[in-house]
Amino acid sequence: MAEKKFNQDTEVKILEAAKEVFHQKGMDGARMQEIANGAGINKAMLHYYFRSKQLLFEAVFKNAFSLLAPQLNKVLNDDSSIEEKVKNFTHNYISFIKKHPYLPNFIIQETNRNPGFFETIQNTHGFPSIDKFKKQVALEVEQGILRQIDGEQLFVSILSMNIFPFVAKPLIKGLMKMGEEDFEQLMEERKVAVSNFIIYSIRKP
Amino acid sequence: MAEKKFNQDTEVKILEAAKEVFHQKGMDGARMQEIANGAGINKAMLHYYFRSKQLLFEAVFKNAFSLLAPQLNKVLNDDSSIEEKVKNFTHNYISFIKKHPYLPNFIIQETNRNPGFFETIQNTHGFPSIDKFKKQVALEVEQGILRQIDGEQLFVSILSMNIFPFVAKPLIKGLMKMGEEDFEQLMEERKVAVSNFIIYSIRKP
DNA sequence: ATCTTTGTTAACCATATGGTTAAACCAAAC
DNA sequence: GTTTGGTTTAACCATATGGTTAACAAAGAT
Repeated sequence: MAEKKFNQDTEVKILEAAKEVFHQKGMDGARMQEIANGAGINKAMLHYYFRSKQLLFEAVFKNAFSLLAPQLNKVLNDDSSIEEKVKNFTHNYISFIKKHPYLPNFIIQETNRNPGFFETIQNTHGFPSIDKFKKQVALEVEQGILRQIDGEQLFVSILSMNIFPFVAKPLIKGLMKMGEEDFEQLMEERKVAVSNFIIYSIRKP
Repeated sequence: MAEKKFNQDTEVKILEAAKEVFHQKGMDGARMQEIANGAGINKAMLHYYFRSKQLLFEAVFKNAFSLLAPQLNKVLNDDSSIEEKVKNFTHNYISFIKKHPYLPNFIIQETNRNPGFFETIQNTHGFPSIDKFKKQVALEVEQGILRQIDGEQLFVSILSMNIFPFVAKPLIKGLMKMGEEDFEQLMEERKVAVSNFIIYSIRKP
């Protein structure tokens, strides 16, 4: 027989091209032909390697989520204090977004389009869990470090403040009559603004 | 000639059906046939009334934005204090979402898909402007009511905290292992949680 | 009554799209 | 160098989809 099963190189090229297209256009907007062109191969190859659009999409989605999950785990399952976590997450998130600008939007759009599929992923190893974070918040409240606050609400707020501006980028640019540079600067300033905003709110005076 | 131009009733039925489909599936996922079925009419009628899918979509989008705009203007161009605005917006937003659950997601998804189209809307009458809000924040900072804070960042934060949880609903439900009722309760509690969260953060001690 | 304009439908059209097939290609095994 | 089996391609297929057309229905104008 000849060499290995599946040309690793081709598979990677497909996944990269598929990522570009799926992230930017979503499942519905993506075209198999465009992915094939992006990978510089024949359309039939996509089916040879991934069977169907749905399966290729799922591979890309799982890939994307496996990039996002560690970011979330940084806030959830880390041993630093809540305040440090907030600072860390907020300061690091922009760098992450710069590498994967369409990722959060993609995840959100597709979990909305097909919540059922996302549920099947929730049993995967490495799927973030909020349990530890909740306990930690409760403890720091008890210790008088934090104001009386609910861990779940805090977590939702942290995600909101950090992720939303990127997800709603065109809307925000429009509302604020901003160009690309203005927006990027606003996000840059946001690193410290959000961190302070949250800490001022939760830290016991 | 016969009665008026365009049967008002049919046009409304089309717009309502189109709203349902476009809001839930977006431009790419929407099917003209499904809209026609939803309106209980022939597919050709859609083209008779709106010429093309694109124009029907634009009608639905403009309609949606004209519902969202007053919500934003409530925060931006109202004479109450910043603190009151925060309370008001945060308390009212859930009721708004309950009436139009897919609306924010739709706006965000479509402004991302086609930022150019959204730009053409920005000259419409009633398009929200942030100018007054910025001045008001600066004034209240000067008066010592608010902590040193930037109006633009505050506005983005208010939007984020209120809108994001609904946009990322399946993601949040997944991360927190919540069912529908749990989520709804979390959002209900959020009315006061977010309001407090923001006010604690910005109010000068 | 009949003409004219608007509203509505069924049938149709061209194209796009996800997917399949059969043959060609090519490197390693023999 | 011939066989062998994974890899790749061009051509093809069935269906879905946005859009069009021609005919017809309904109602007001004359």
